[in-house]
Amino acid sequence: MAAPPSSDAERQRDKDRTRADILDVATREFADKGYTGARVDEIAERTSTTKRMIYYYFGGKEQLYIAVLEQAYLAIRALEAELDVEHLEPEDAIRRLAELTFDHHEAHPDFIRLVSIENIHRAEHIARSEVLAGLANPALDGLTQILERGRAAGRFRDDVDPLDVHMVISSFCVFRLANRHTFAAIFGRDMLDPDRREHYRRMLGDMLIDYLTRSTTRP
Amino acid sequence: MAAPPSSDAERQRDKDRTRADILDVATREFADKGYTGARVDEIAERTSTTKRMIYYYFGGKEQLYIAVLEQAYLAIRALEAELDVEHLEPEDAIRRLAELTFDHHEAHPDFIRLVSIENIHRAEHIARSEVLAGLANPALDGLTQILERGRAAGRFRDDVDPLDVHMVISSFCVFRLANRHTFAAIFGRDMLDPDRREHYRRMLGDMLIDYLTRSTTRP
DNA sequence: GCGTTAACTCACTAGTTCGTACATTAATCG
DNA sequence: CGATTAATGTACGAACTAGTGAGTTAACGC
Repeated sequence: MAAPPSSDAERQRDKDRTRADILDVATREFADKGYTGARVDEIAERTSTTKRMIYYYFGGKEQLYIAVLEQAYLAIRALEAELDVEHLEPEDAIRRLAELTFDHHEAHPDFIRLVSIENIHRAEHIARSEVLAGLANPALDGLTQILERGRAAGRFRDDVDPLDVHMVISSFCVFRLANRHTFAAIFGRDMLDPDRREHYRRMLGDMLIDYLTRSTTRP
Repeated sequence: MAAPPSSDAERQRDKDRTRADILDVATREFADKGYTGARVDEIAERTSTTKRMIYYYFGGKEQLYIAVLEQAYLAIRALEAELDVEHLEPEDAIRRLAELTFDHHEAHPDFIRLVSIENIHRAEHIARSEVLAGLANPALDGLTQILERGRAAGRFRDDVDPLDVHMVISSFCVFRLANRHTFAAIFGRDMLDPDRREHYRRMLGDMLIDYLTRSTTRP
């Protein structure tokens, strides 16, 4: 039987598949153990290829880690770009945006872990990545528009910065995942308990609306 | 000249001083590099004693790390215990409590880093520590009282859980420190910029008050 | 003074861990 | 088909890293 012509799924040698395989395993390993804790040999072992290929395709542990970060951030940004809240009232749009972040972080714990890990390393790898340094956030544009609409309609206060609102949403959603272990160990409460999920999800939206709709002047 | 009687600062051999020295250096090293990234040899070198003493006093790298965590948490809790807001109106008491956490986290970045690191390790070391597992939080008791007073006076909504409020305060204050590097790398904003400090500090209090004083019923 | 012990020093090792030299095999192309 | 190159596998090594064996010295009670 002759070897099938290229563009075949059964080729024994496949650049893209090997690369993707390594990247996939590495993402789990780095998210699980951290950059320093992750072992190149262990990544290689869980791959269907060998350690030599990691160095062949990525160059080294650090470049592999940067590639993992890039892939993770780009995937997240692609999802955020799908946000469509132009047809919603400002209040509902804010809630929708917050809930998207809430759901999103909950669905991607590995990403949150990678971000925590990268912060421990003072974002030095992000700084070293041409792809990531200064990568724009599409969700932030949507947020800016929502706040503008709400303000124009006289329903939102006029002294809020979109990035500050984004920070509040992120802090709530990130903390819930990133600090769940110490929080549970100290307070005995699992912030990811499904029974409390709706409560938190609604609470975040309530807080944002309460803050945004409160008049600027304050006793 | 006879050797001075004990309880002397110039003794060549001093159990407590050596232990404290190791713990101090280890705290910085673990906070800086993470548990896996920290090197026992490097800790030893920055100490005025030798590596052998680390094993003599603490038993190993992991026990040393746990001792570091215990000391860090106990110091924090001691500070929190000084909180005195009983003489304040509920609104002011909430703001005071939030600002205490805000200031506190900002003043102890190493502690925040240790908490992040411990979460990456899924709080396994806290769980292994008899001192830390289930350590009560005095600030939480204060918070409970404040909320009760505010509710009794008809000024706070009656459906809030103290631990949820604590979570919101923590998430805001922790995020500002723990995620400052990726946040700055992606958005170009330093959340620790002194020029924005007062803004964030006030914003947190505003958000809490807006949420707590909003009536439960909602359109 | 003197023996005992707690505190301390030094040199060493067993096991890891990242990375690479070198050999080999599959795909591709004239 | 034969040669060239891209992709892959094997084996190894240099440097690091947590931990220890065994001896040494200061402090302290008597």
